[in-house]
Amino acid sequence: MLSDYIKRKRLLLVDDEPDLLDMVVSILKEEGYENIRTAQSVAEALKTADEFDPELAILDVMLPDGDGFGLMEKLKEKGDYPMLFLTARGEDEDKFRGFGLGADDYMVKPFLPKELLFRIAAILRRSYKEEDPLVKLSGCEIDLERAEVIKGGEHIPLTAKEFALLSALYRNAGRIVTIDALCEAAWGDNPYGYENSLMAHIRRIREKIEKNPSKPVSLVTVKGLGYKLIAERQPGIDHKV
Amino acid sequence: MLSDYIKRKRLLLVDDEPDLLDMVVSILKEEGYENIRTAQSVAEALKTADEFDPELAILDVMLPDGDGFGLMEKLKEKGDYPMLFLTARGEDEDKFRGFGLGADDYMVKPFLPKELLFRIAAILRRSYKEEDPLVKLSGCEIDLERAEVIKGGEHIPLTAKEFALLSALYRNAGRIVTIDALCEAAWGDNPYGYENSLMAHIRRIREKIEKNPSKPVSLVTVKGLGYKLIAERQPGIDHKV
DNA sequence: TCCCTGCCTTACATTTACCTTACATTTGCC
DNA sequence: GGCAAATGTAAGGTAAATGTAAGGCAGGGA
Repeated sequence: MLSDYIKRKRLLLVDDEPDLLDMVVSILKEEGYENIRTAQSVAEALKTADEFDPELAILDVMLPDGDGFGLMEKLKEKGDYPMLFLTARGEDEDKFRGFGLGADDYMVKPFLPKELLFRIAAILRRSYKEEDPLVKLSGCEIDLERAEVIKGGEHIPLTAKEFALLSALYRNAGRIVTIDALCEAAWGDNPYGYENSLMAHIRRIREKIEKNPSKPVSLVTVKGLGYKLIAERQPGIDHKV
Repeated sequence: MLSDYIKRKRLLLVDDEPDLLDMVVSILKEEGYENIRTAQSVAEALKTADEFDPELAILDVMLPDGDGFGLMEKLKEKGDYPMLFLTARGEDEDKFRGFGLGADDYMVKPFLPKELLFRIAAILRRSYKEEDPLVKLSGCEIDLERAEVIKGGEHIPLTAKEFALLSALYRNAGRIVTIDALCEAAWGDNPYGYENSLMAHIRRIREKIEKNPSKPVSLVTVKGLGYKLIAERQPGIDHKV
């Protein structure tokens, strides 16, 4: 339910109670977050932040060697990422102080795990938009948003038909796409009689994406069946056209 | 304390109680927000959103002709901007339903005005990073605030349509913007039959921003797909339109 | 061996999408 | 209303994208 790129975000969790730390970490892990670091003091948090370069910080207000507000200000000097306060004190003044300093959210203990997860997801979603997907092939990358392939730092534009065909192949990366399906993708209704033209386009695409277009490794032909795009890391195969 | 660009954001407020509407509006106005529209039903909200193009929506869950959740889904179809729920019901299930659908925050009535203001500010701050009003292109700069381009120290004003088109291109800087999308941006509803006119505008824009309008380098055409604005450094804009 | 099938490759013809320009019309302001 | 600026329209021109065709090549079967 959570996108991959969200789950990969680096989260820093700062609290002085080991029990709470454990609990929150397990909640987050359960949800699928993969990159979590913890700290139990201002000093430790600053040190960890330096090497970890977090993308979201969850801070307690009460810390043995200072408070969360001061910590937030120090963290903000080093990087601009969202901060969420998670604290036992529920006094409004504290809340406002946190927000006034630029906090992105504020939760009062005790809290419902689910609400914490939702709020974290909301902040991350809003702060880090999905970057446009770069399809990695052997030896080059394809940027479908920009309709270009990047080979050795060089940006080579795709034409309309090339774009349509590559999109169709990408949507079914790893699987065979029949000639018929490709003609359909490029010529829509009345996709007949273009088989030869399709071949010419395949050749042109290969000239852009392959190292040796005559010995294709990314856009391979499956004799008698169709073509197949071999992506380095499999994209979301489970969604249809 | 609130930056200008935050105060100029367009806020849509939907609630069926006129009293609460008035109260929240006065709180927001007091804080300095300049662009507020209200609606008292789902139908009215949809209509207002169409013409107002909000940048943040504050929604009540209970509405006379539907609920806030359904409304949010409909609004999300038209634009990707943050949504905040503001509701009398405090049941956790409601809260989770809102968050699950992609809400950015959730507040339960009665609430402290100050907290609402802080939460709104936090969302806006995070969603709309301060934009550099000066867009640098190869050979010139565009000032969208003033709707003019600066080329060689000379300030050349943009016309309304040129501005609309350049804005749309800028919001998607680097990416392809289709002819359809551009017509939509410039002519809104009924964006059909203006393809030729669009071309004329593109030419005029090129005359203002390009060194050699016939060999464009900033506003390039991608045959069969659309146009693309090449900005020197990617703008810090992470919201689509 | 020869032919057949299916695909590749290349050069070339055609077409389409876009450019360019001049001009007509509309809009908005005085 | 009248003017200037902005916007829309039309038509001829052009290059890039696409389509076509013809010759090749490799493998398989008779």
